[in-house]
Amino acid sequence: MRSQKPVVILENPSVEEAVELVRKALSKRRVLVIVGNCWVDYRGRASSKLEPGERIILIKGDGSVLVHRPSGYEPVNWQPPGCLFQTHVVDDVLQIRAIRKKPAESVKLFLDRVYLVSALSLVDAGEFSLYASEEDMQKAILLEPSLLEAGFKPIAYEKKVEPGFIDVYGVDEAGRFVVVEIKRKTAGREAVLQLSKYVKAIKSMVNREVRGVLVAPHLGKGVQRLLETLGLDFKPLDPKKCAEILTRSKTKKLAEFL
Amino acid sequence: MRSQKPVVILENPSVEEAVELVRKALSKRRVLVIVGNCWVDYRGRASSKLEPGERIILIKGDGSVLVHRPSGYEPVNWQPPGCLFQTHVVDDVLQIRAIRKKPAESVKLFLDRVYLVSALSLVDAGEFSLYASEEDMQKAILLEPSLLEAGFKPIAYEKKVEPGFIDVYGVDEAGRFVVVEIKRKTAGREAVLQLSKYVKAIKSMVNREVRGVLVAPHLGKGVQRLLETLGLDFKPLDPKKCAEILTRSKTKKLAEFL
DNA sequence: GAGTGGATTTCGCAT
DNA sequence: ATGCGAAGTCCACTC
Repeated sequence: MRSQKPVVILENPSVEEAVELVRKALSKRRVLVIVGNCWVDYRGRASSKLEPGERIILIKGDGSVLVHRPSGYEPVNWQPPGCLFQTHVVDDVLQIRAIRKKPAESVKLFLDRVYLVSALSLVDAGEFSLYASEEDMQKAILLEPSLLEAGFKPIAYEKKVEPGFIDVYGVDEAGRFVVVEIKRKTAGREAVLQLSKYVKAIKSMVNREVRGVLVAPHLGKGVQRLLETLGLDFKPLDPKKCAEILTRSKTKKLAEFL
Repeated sequence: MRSQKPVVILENPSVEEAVELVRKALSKRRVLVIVGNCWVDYRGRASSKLEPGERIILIKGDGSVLVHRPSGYEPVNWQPPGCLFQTHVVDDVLQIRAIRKKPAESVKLFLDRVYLVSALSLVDAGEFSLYASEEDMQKAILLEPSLLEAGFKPIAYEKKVEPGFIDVYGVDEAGRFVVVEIKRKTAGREAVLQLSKYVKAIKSMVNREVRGVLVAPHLGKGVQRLLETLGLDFKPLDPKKCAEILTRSKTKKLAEFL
């Protein structure tokens, strides 16, 4: 027996019944699932109009809104967290306005038929962990510098230079400075140009030889050529392998590596 | 009276009842809404683990999956369209695997308590129109070149040069070449450097004066200074105004402008 | 199929 | 607050 019923469900409610539950759920910051025939107007950073159709609407307790069509990964209309809501019933049409300031934008939902309204009281404290991000690759190289090459010694990470931040910065076996640019997936022309800029920036500061090493699982087409032209190196590295290395280590935060 | 019931709803079903509806819905390519206590494992381009908690799961007819926590705009786990599904019940736990090839990845959902399962037969043919995109600004300038400046004559759009594609390329009143870089929101340092590259690339090709004009609603902090340093111009332009101009025109495709 | 760039990107982190 | 870059980004478009 639960002390608090986690879900309230209305099946094929009238618009009046629907709006009552919607209002109650919004005031109590419940999660709302609404299925029905709706159309949507959005005004804000851009503008959009969605003609009538049957969709799924999610309104969360933090004031975020998602309008999902029956297919497609992305919501067709939405509002990020922090919205204020207004509900009306006009001519048997349920209207829900989700308003956001900063940036000023509003999504207006209109429903003339509601198939399902559900107000949910959900508890979710489960931790979410993601592995094999670019940050994991960065950590792995700092933890195990030989992943880059034998004799590499990291000096800094996220080192600020004029064009931006250098992922990893260090010295190689021969005492040359090394600028490392990390990509978690196939590295393209852009990554090489970025690395090239960092190397130039360092060269203009120090009076020593400076190398650039691009770290990525693979190279895009023609990128090898570009690297050679610019005198930069490539070190293939699988982000998953980096994640494995980190699971064997207890170090968690980037700041603990240097 | 409807010939086909658009929604089937199970409230607090047993895991067995839930899996039955889930299987039927998946085979019929219905949209599924599932609310319950779940945990999630993802393996693919990266890996992730989500500890138990109460969430909303959406599975669409096109084989896309969304796992939404009670707050936040983004799904905590997901799968883009095109998944294949496997369902099992093991030790009173409902398991749903969504598998994608290319890239090879899978999301495993585990539910031990189900509060709501709903299978939806939704029809949505409503058109979606978005106004005031960067492409709209591009079109508006091609349609009405005086938006940029009096006497401007476009020659090309999406012109390929070494560093990338020039949004709009043309000649000004004085016969100088003009490279136009368009941003639909506040333009930052990045936009200026991009424009600068394009101008350099054109200068290296032609033996004539080349100007660079940044088009955006506003400039970011310090960007004005950077523009002046590099000898580039700025033309403020509101994307909404561009959208209005386009609504008065019947031309739709970019290719029809030149 | 790979490459490129935009997005109502969102999100997190640093200044 | 603003700025900057990453993302399991997704998506559309070109080659």
